[in-house]
Amino acid sequence: MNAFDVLGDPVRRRILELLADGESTAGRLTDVVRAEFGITQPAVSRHLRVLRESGFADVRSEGRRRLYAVNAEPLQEVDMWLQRYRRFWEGRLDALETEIRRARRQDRVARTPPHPPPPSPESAITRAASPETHDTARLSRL
Amino acid sequence: MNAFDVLGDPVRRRILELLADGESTAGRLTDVVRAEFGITQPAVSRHLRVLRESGFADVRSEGRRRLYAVNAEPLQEVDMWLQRYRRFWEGRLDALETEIRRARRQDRVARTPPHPPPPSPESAITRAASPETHDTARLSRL
DNA sequence: AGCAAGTATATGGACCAGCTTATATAAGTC
DNA sequence: GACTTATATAAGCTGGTCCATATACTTGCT
Repeated sequence: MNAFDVLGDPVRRRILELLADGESTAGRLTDVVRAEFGITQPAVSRHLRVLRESGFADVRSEGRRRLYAVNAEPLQEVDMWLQRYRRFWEGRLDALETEIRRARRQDRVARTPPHPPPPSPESAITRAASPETHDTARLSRL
Repeated sequence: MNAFDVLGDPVRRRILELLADGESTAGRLTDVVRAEFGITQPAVSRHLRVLRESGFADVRSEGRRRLYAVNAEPLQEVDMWLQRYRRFWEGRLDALETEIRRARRQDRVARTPPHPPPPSPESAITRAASPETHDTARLSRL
């Protein structure tokens, strides 16, 4: 299964967003997704399996729980694919540079990579049929 | 239709790759895709329509041809979604910085954004069921 | 051992994306 | 106007993805 196919599903994207904040148990992920998408536990388990098998997530067992974590490798591949299009937007390289500065600032605060920083607001791209919040704003804010 | 759904199809990704080198006629795109994927003209036309309607491509007519071009906006959205994962890979920000330097070098050469720079080698991620060329190499080469 | 909690797998059905064949539209050419 | 080239649309088929229901497995508790 291709990386983009995996990311094509809104549930899987949501799970990955949750995992971006650090490890999580299958149970917690299931609860959130159930609440937001109204699907059953087996359905979520299926998605977790896809994420595992496609390399987007790693699991480890701890007692009777299973802890999931992001594996960024496939995401990096996607990132590299996008590389060829970056020159198309904004002030070309300037935006990237500014982005680095912004990220560095944030980095000083976050420091410990994976663990619940304040829950981020819903991403526009995430929800399936959202009213397209279309925040080009975000980039200029960088 | 969600951005990732659009990119989930290998044919559409290939078309976008071709368009990354600049405008192209529907005919040329069709020929390449037909050769590589063995699908018919109407099938390609369908994909072009999806790209149009999802905002990934713009068209303009010129005589009886239709010229397609990338519209990077949705790709930028994808790029922003990936933002939260960038900290997971490599020397964190260092890779990004190096990337800027590399891009600037290349920028001096390219200068005119859209038009046929040497056809890039097949991307690993592009083909549907490729033997996963897995070129992490590319990143370290940046 | 027996039971509950946590999570995964099996099965069967609905729906949808993408394909092919056939055909339409539009613009040039004779 | 008839014909060709370039591209899009229509109709119908098919396989695969995702879901729910039902069930199995594993670990911890008593």
